[in-house]
Amino acid sequence: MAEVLINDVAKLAGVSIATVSRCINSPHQVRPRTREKVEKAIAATNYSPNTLARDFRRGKTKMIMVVIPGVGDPFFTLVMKGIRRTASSEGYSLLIHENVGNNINADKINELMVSKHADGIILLASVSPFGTELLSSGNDRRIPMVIGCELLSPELNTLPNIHIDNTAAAAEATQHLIELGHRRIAFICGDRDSLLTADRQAGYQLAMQRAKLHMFDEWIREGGMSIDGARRATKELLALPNPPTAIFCANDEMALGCLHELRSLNKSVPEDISVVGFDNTRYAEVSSPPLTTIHQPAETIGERTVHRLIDEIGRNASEPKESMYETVPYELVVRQSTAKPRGA
Amino acid sequence: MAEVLINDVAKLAGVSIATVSRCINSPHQVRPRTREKVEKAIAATNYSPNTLARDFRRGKTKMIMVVIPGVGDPFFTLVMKGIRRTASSEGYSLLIHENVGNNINADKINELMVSKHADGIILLASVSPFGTELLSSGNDRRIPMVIGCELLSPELNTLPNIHIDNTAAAAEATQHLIELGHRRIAFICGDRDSLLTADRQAGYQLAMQRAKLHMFDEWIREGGMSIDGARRATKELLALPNPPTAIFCANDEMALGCLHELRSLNKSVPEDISVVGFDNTRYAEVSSPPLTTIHQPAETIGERTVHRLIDEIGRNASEPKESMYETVPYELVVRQSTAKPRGA
DNA sequence: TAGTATATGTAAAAGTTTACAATTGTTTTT
DNA sequence: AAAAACAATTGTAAACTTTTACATATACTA
Repeated sequence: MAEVLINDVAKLAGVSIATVSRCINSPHQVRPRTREKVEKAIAATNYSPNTLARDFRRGKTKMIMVVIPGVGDPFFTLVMKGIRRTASSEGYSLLIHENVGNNINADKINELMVSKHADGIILLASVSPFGTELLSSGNDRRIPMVIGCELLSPELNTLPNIHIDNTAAAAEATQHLIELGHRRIAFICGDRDSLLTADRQAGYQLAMQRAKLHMFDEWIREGGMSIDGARRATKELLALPNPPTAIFCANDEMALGCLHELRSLNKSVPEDISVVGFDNTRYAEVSSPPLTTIHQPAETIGERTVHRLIDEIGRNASEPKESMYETVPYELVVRQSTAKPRGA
Repeated sequence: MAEVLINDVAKLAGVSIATVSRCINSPHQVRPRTREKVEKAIAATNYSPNTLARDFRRGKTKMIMVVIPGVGDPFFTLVMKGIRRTASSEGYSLLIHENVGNNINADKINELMVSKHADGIILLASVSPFGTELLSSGNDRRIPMVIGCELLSPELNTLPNIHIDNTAAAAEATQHLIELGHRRIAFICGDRDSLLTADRQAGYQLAMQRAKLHMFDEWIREGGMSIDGARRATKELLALPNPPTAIFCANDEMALGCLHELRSLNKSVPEDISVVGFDNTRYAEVSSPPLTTIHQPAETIGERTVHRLIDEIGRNASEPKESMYETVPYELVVRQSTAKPRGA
């Protein structure tokens, strides 16, 4: 049986295609008696509108594309939860695009052009200033876009974003270790060129400087935001002649890897070494020991990005933009992975 | 500046829109000299085709929709990795739809009708027979579909699927515990109506029966595939007058929750209680203790589902289907969460 | 019955691809 | 070297399916 079109329904119901269309899209406009006929015909033919044609005609898809670095990351999973809930209640579907590389750049743009299928884009992935420029300004066709979790340098950033103050949060986490009496504190960052963790690194350095603690270059190591990367980094840190007594990881995922590596090295946490994570994912609580970490209101961030994006979609290109930056609160959560250093 | 259309490019380049279209879609068909002119015009106008119009016209979107239960689940994340890699190399984009409820049913169908935007669907989510019927046969418009990880009862299942033998795997895991000397073995299942874990439960029961071990009803508890659900289930199991000496969880996620709850209850694993998971996600290795679990070739499953789906998309409705079921191998991975029971 | 409000129909429009026709360029034949 | 035959390139116009502005027809009110 061939594809059933609106035409077939119209014929069967003995009305025009316009009426069928109205029955589907604004039923109140059509007389109950007619509506019934049409609905019967729709049921009989098992018709459902071609959404591709509909969206093409309307110029809207009611879809939001989310660009995310690693669908598996438990933190972004939480953000996604907020995004999904909000999008759904606002009548939007989600198109998820995993950005495997580190940056959105010119090469990715074609890929993203799938976005004609989307009314707007939420970028949770790490964004290069280069890419942003191209995406936002250069293009004649304004693609509504919002950045989540990350703050670009203001002079480059023309996009709204929702985020915590990563620098302040990282400083607070570091400060927590300092207050416990730690002096030799290491930092495991994400990728070197990731803006997301650069801010956290800045916070680490800020706290260290404020406390007048010396930082050795080899205390800052790259963990690539992954369990395995962090294990490698931890092994290297522990191999130093004078290893740190505390390790601050730029996310929980890496803290988990750190914890595991320390266990393999027969170090106990927090007795021998303290570990701090970042994000407060659900694994932070069930790890052993449970992780001291920075809690981000992930779901809220997700929710806000969607609302902000919907504003952006509705906004006429000529209207003024609302305030660009929205900061949400974070919180240091102290659990059992941190304690005073030995002999302090 | 208004949206730039193919027309604008054509005018600027002094050719017809057909030529511009060909430059983009089959460049070899157009004379190099002309092509250059057109490419210059495209660059000058910053034109990019409206994919919505294109896909509508073509009747193909080169998108695959993946229905997944919980984007955060580490196992499905691995499957997604295989899906993404394969889809990408075959020129497909991914549309991810999280199916929060437990089953795809009639109500979800409208939601899924977004699928006109997709050339086919991969179902990793738990599927109700009811939903399947509606999706596959009743509809005049055949939607290419493949099921991953799950096997429906054959008489209802008209869809191809890729999966391990869940029953045999679960039996092997249970058998492992039995061989260690355990007699009182509990099972934490997913949702009661989940087909995915029903097979695993059958395997557990099979192994117990083969060993002539008695199973008490209260040894089978619902953990909802989540960390928290498993913690609750574990607490209940340990509160029994004669608690089990081993717990088999239907996935690693629940095993993690189980492990954590046992720690809170001051039980050591594996000395006091053995724990087995299922899936072999990356957290299985770094948990403490590392988990004995069933390894599923998750990426391979993802890869195969995509290939199978692409076959299905290309297949003419009249052509005969290829074999429906594809079974991939699993493997029991023994780590440190299982040991002989005390005094055995 | 006229006047108004409501319901329906007609036809254009959305932006691209592509079958087919027309043109240009190239080779072969005389 | 010119004509004929053929191949390669380009253009014209239809098609894809729906929504919706506008026009027309019907039902309702005074």
